[in-house]
Amino acid sequence: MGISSRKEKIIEAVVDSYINRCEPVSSADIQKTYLPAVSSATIRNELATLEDMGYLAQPHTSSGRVPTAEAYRLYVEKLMPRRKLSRSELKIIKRYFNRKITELDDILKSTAKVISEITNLTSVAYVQNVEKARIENIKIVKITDSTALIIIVTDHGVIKDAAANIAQNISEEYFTRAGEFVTEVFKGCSIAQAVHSKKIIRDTRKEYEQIFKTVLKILKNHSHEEMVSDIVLEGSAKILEQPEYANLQKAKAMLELLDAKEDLIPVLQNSDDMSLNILISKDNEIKEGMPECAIVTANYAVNGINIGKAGVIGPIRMDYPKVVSVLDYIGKTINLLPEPDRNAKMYNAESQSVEENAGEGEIHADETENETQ
Amino acid sequence: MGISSRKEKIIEAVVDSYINRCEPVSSADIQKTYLPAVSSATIRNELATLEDMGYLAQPHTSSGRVPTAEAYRLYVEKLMPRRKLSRSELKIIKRYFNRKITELDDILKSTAKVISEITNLTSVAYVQNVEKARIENIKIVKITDSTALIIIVTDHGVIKDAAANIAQNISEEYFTRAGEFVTEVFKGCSIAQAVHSKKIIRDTRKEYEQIFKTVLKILKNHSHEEMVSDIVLEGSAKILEQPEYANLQKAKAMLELLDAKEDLIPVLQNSDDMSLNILISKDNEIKEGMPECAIVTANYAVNGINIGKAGVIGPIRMDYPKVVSVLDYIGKTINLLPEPDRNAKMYNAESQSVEENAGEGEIHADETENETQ
DNA sequence: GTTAGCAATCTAATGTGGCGACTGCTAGCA
DNA sequence: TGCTAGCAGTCGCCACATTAGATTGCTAAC
Repeated sequence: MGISSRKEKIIEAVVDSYINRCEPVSSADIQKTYLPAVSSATIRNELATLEDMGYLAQPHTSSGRVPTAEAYRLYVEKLMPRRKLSRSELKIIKRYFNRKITELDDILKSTAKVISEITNLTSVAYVQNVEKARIENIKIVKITDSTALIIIVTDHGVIKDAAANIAQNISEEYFTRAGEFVTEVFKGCSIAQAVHSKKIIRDTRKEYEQIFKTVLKILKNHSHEEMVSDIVLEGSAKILEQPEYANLQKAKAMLELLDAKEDLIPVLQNSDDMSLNILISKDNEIKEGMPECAIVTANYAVNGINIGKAGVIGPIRMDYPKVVSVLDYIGKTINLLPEPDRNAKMYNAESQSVEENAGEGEIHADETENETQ
Repeated sequence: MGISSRKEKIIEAVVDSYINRCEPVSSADIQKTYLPAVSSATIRNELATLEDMGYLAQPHTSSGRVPTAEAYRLYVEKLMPRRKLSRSELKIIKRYFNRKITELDDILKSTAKVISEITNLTSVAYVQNVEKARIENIKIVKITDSTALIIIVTDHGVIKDAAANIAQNISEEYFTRAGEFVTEVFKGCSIAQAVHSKKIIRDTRKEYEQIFKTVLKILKNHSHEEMVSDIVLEGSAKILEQPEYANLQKAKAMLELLDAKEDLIPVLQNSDDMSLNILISKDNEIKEGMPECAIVTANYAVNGINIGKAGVIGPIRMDYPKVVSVLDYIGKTINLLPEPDRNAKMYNAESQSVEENAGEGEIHADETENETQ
């Protein structure tokens, strides 16, 4: 059944009003603000029809209408106005991204923070899985008498590394050769392939078997959703500002969802690869025990290379036009950032040329740390 | 003014009862459960005195007494009974720590999780700052044409590393020599010292100046509280289970505190170096805007080496005997764990001997990853 | 110093009435 | 056929009063 233009206008009016005021919308409200040309009685008739059609609901007989999830879906797909960011909002975004950002990790956090600040919602950001990265080079370096570092370089510019205890008295050359050997074995494989290929070591190379297994183990651990720590939430407390979570029960359900942030990863990954993704979910629809909520995410890229997703999570009644415009604008901002040293993600390292005769340019370097026994 | 033994018993009774039921305690309650030998009228007299002394308070005239922070302090210092863990609690702890734990990071998370699960409170765990670690060795490895990895080994077994972009056409030997040079400069310094020493490069070594600066920058970033990511919270949602945060205002204040978890680090660090630390704080006492709460932490060590702190954060009315016994037991458990590869903290790497002719023993290795351009 | 008894105090729960906000319906109009 | 004005009916919400129950402080006696 088609929806007349006036019905659409009314749905838009109900959603818009409800988003802003979080109160059931009456026919008089709609007439006053959105449709002065027709009478409230006419609107009442339309409202009754739209309720039958499943777009609206009534908390009780003598109250106004509230939108159903269906209405929100129609709204975001078709009716929603495109909104420009205000000066102050642009200012906030600039404040976050104008300072020197050189680490992916930093982008992740800044993005989450700024989204949360502007939208006043809980935000989520995470770094894309790198299973598909192809291995280019593996180096093994002896760093103490009893420890070696394994460095795996991939075409995503990804380095995976692990320190492993070693027996004493192994020469540096042994590790150099071992590195060349495993490089030879894995070169060109994606991480996923490497893990599943069940490569076998020829007898002649048995001496590297332990190293080989160790490297494989590293890759395996990385090919999973091991990367829990790479999802960042900001502003969990803001959930409580939303009237729908004034009820402690619901607030708790929501906070528990946020607490188990790892569990959000599959949900986020499920979303299409479109630049923008809006998920509106009723109770338990996505996952058992998952409260009614909406998740809006966008894919982010730097210089065209996809680095991850970021967005907001909140009540279904959220200011979609604002959220979408914020995510959109931030996406563009990020894409124009100077490309961060992608080592940064793990090493927290910063791009920096180390040249033999470099000028007085700034030197930035960050790092992760690592304790070894 | 001394406190009679009966007064102490009454304080203990009030705190104990209030901890369990979160309701003002009446004289009759105390008589029934804790002091059947004396009448409620006598207890009422004592209660009035204790209120004058500042240990108890009355929400309103016709209600029972609640403990003040002072009463809690006396309770935890002197009155509190030592509690044994129940079977099921021990079981939970064992479940968490019996599986193969080899990463510091993993310990951190497991500890936080198990504490939160047993105490039903929000837990916090973080890894100790390593400013005092002494530098032993610095290695620089060229890993791609345009990237080098800087590895800093300290006596804490700490390795700090950073990837830095480099100019093309620099030989591997150059980096080896540069590594030897900076090792020579920094060897034996603590990280804090290295950062503040303002070492100067002699003209003859000018060629390493950029590398030198980069290393210094790495150390500097590490000497601060840069290590935000190393604090872990578990069970934030559990805050809402506590009746004192049934009030949305208070719940929000608390959640905002947890949201800004970096700000908790100084608070945790301020605590003494005693194995157990109980901090009971009234509104704004520690920090502006910080809600009334209690923080109980314990220092954790593996094989006698301090690795960090963990504990709970919650309302002042918390089950201290239980919390203390849990923290205590977990401390012992952790100390007996097979020593994890301390690289693990950053590399997520696992202890593993890589021997030329190793047996069929398990091989475990974990890693962090690192993207490079 | 302790206790029984009792009035006083205050909260929390329950009930009541009225107000106001909407709707749905009906009847009339273009 | 579609729109509108008018109005009765429904329901939530708020303020207020009332009641029941819990607990204390005080007094007087032991």
